[in-house]
Amino acid sequence: MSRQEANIYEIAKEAGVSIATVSRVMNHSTTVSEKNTKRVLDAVKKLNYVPNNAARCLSTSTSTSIGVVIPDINNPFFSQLLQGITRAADEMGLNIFLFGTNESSEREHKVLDSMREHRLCGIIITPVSAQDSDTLQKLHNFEALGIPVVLLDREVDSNAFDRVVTADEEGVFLAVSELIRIGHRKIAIITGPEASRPGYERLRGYCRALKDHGISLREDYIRKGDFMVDCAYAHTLELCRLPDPPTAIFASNNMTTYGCLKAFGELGLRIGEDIALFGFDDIDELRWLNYNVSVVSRDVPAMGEQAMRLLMRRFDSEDRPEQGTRTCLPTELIMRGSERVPGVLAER
Amino acid sequence: MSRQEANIYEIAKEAGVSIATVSRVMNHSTTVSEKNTKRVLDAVKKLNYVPNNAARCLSTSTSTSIGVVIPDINNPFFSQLLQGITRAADEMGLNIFLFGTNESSEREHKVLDSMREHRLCGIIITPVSAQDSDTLQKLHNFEALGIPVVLLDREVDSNAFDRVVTADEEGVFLAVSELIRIGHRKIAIITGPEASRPGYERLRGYCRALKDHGISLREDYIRKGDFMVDCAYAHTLELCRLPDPPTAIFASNNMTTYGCLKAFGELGLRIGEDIALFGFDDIDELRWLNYNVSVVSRDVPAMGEQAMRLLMRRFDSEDRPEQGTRTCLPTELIMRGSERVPGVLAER
DNA sequence: GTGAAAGCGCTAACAG
DNA sequence: CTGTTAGCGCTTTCAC
Repeated sequence: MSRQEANIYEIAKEAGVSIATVSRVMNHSTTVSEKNTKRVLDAVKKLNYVPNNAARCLSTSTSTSIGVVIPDINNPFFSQLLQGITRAADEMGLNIFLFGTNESSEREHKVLDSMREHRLCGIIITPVSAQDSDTLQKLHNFEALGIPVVLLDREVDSNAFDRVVTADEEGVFLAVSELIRIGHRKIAIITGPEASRPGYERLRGYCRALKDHGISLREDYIRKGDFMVDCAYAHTLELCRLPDPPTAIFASNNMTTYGCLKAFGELGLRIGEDIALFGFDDIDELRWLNYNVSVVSRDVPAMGEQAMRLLMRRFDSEDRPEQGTRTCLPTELIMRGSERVPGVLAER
Repeated sequence: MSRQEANIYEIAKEAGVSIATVSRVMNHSTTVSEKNTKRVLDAVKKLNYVPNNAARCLSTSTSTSIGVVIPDINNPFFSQLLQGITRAADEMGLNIFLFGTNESSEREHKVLDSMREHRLCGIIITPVSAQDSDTLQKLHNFEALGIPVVLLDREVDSNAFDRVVTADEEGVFLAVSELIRIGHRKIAIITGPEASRPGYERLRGYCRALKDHGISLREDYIRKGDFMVDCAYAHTLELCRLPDPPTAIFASNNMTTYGCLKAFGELGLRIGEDIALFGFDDIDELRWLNYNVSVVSRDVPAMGEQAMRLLMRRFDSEDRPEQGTRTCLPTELIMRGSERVPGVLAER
């Protein structure tokens, strides 16, 4: 077993050709005579040679690595995103540098800085906040250096970047409209951070649905959440203990849904019976447990794949007619019964 | 905004020093006069300079990237592992190349090959199978090239590698012993793949507990699972429909626990009431939903951190007195009530 | 179709 | 303390 990686010179020597020829067969570039091709290939196999990527990067000033920046690896939503990204990257022969920000802007800045030195060929990021001017500037800097950036799920205050999002507003609008259609009038929402697209867009869908149906917004029914379980749990308890409690709650993300369910469990409320629940993003685990929660759903891995595809498109074509492309993937309602409350329906 | 990354020559020119001096201040190596240090730093800031990592790697033939190979990014167990790894890597200033194998040996081989070209400084891998001679050979090859490998959670048929595992056998032994202590005699297990440490070690703990207490193993109570929900679900249904069904089921991993719960739900069985359930690996989601499942638990992020630490130790010290270190982290029983079945207790 | 040679951007002796 | 220089391993003209 070789104690040291072989380099192109050793292969050339072993094959009795020049390093240029070795390089050519490794890269399938110019045609090389059949005889020499075989000799090189044999030498490569014999010496177990693999080209040094760093050298190649340096020489060509290109890269095959993309940086992926994600706020919370443990949230299944981001795992699924990551899955889609890795799958697509894999097909394209690209490697992934993974960075976690843990929802901290400070970490995000550091990460973005450290990414600079890798001369990545592209960046996919779900930024912590839409209003972080520091992050914004760093991202612009990457673009200025010719490194394409794709925003995933969350956006920033700029149209300069390609991004892939989903029709959250529409999805929530349809969901809440459905709640109204079947009789709900007292519908609460536990929102996400207002500083991010998912947060405010979902809230907007909720507001539009109520307005469109002539239902006035009630301040006590709009609870500012943070997409975390604990906060959603606390809000749900408060909502249910209101003198005039809502008959339905819209949970703005997967963790919020868990928070609601936790509170319902403690209060002895059954979804689809005592109270209605509508979630955002489907949760496999709940189905296994026979919780029939209706949700606004979307193909999360597809979002990741689409982000990779967007990046890809920026590589080959130097003409970037549509830099700043906003790809919007659809959302879909999945009705499972949790939207119902027999009492409410009867009252209609 | 610079259309092109600045290099060390531009900095040297701007600062009026040689590239060596620039290199020195960038690396805090030799001391540089205060005056020149300032001039360099100013130039760096002015030109927004970040050293090219590829060039540095090539020049020093070192690397600051470690490869992480994981079978299923979507399984929360691996997300948590990844979280621990990224956190530790971050502290150490290392970057992570993420690779997913999707539990496919074929993919694993490809990934391992593609990793070669990156001249990584270390590898952390949860291999698909313990008996894959191809993977084994590739891993040996990395070690031979001086690239340390750490196995995480799963092992391979070799003691040549550092690895971090947990006391699964002991944990399961204690869990099943506890089941017996409180009155259970008919205890089933849904196992994992026999080809991996977690699979067979957990089974072994189960067998030992029964034997130690003079309870003979029943073939119909030992169900070969695959750590997936569907399979566990099917097994649970069959177990519960046995003429002489078990009073307790041990679920060998998180997904298996879900499979059991799914089946229980359909059969109308309540854990801790009609049937006992003991799981392996804690599941936050279940607690939120008020499922009190007793489990054999372990600190999963700590496993990832420990893997990084093991790698780290191999970097600095060329003396590797203990290559092949097997770090075994503890498991712990968390009792929540699902182990009980009033009827069984009464029968004692 | 093939080889010689000039970089890619950086580090690390080696002189001074 | 500082500058010069020789690589690190590869790609890529440019001649032949």
